[in-house]
Amino acid sequence: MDRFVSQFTNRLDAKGRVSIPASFRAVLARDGFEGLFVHPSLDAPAVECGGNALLREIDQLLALHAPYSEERSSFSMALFGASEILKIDSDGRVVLSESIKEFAGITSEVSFVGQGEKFQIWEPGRFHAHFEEARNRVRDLRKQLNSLYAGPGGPRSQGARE
Amino acid sequence: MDRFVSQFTNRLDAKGRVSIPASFRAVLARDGFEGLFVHPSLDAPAVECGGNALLREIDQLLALHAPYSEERSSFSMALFGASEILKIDSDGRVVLSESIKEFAGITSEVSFVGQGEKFQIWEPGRFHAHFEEARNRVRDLRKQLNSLYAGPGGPRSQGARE
DNA sequence: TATTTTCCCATGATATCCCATGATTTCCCG
DNA sequence: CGGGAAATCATGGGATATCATGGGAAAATA
Repeated sequence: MDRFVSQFTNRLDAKGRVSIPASFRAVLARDGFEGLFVHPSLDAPAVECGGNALLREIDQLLALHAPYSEERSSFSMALFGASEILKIDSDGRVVLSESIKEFAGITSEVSFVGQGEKFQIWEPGRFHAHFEEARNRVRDLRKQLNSLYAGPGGPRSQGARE
Repeated sequence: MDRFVSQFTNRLDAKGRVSIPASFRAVLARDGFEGLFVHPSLDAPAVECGGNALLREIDQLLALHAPYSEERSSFSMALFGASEILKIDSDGRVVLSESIKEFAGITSEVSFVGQGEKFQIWEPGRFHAHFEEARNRVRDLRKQLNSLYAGPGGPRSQGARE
């Protein structure tokens, strides 16, 4: 498999180390990146993690803006300046920096959440809250979709709209 | 890794020396440039630092303007004229010149900020302010981008509604 | 000669390496 | 199908290496 899927929660040890889930390590190994590339999420108290695939994503985001433009340097500052490359030790563990832990509110446990090309790390409590919220949102969106859809015969005239 | 990433703050010692973060030194070593090429930023109270990769970037910027044009010589003057090559001692430290320290407002501590191809040095207080601003800006820009995107079918006309 | 610059070594704190352990899980062979 | 051996995995801890920083002395500069 070459995607990050599922979620795991591991403990931080006394030295601040935490094991990356084995299945995630397998994806990283295939990706070929040395270490773990991480940066704080722009829209949640979580940290985005990955390898070359994530780096490519950032490059694409940067490429949207002209070189030397103010937007470009803002992105560069906010993304590269806030990123880190964590070393993965021989047992598959990383040490989370203080700034990462503070940003995500992590103290003793870490949740790893697969996101396909990348994964996120969360403080477990915050993650569960966020997860429930996402679930509810999806439910609502599906309801809206269903009410728009009217089957193979094409949209029905009447109740199709809100 | 061959990019400057993350941020570090180190102290100037009594002799005006400051350690370049080890991970940045590793990138510089790979780049192959002897010493550290620096020049004041064109739009912030910061100093741009790097090696051959940074020089290449400057060449590209100059190439945007016609040879012997006034703009070109202005850029060339502003960039190369104000640039320096700092020596890196055997412990990975540099001595910042007076003009650099004055330009950036540096007194006792220096923040090193990764920007991919290059890195910047800042007075820590100024940097934090600038960083927060960049982050907010990026958040706003991203919101604008997201509202333009409407899925594989292309942008929806108008009433896409919340 | 006086002052600054460069080289080299010392040190404490932190990060990294390497091995151990117990709990599952997977595998294999009867 | 079933049960025991082997492999995998998260976690823990001691030993070692790396890093930022400080300072002395040689070398260069004025």
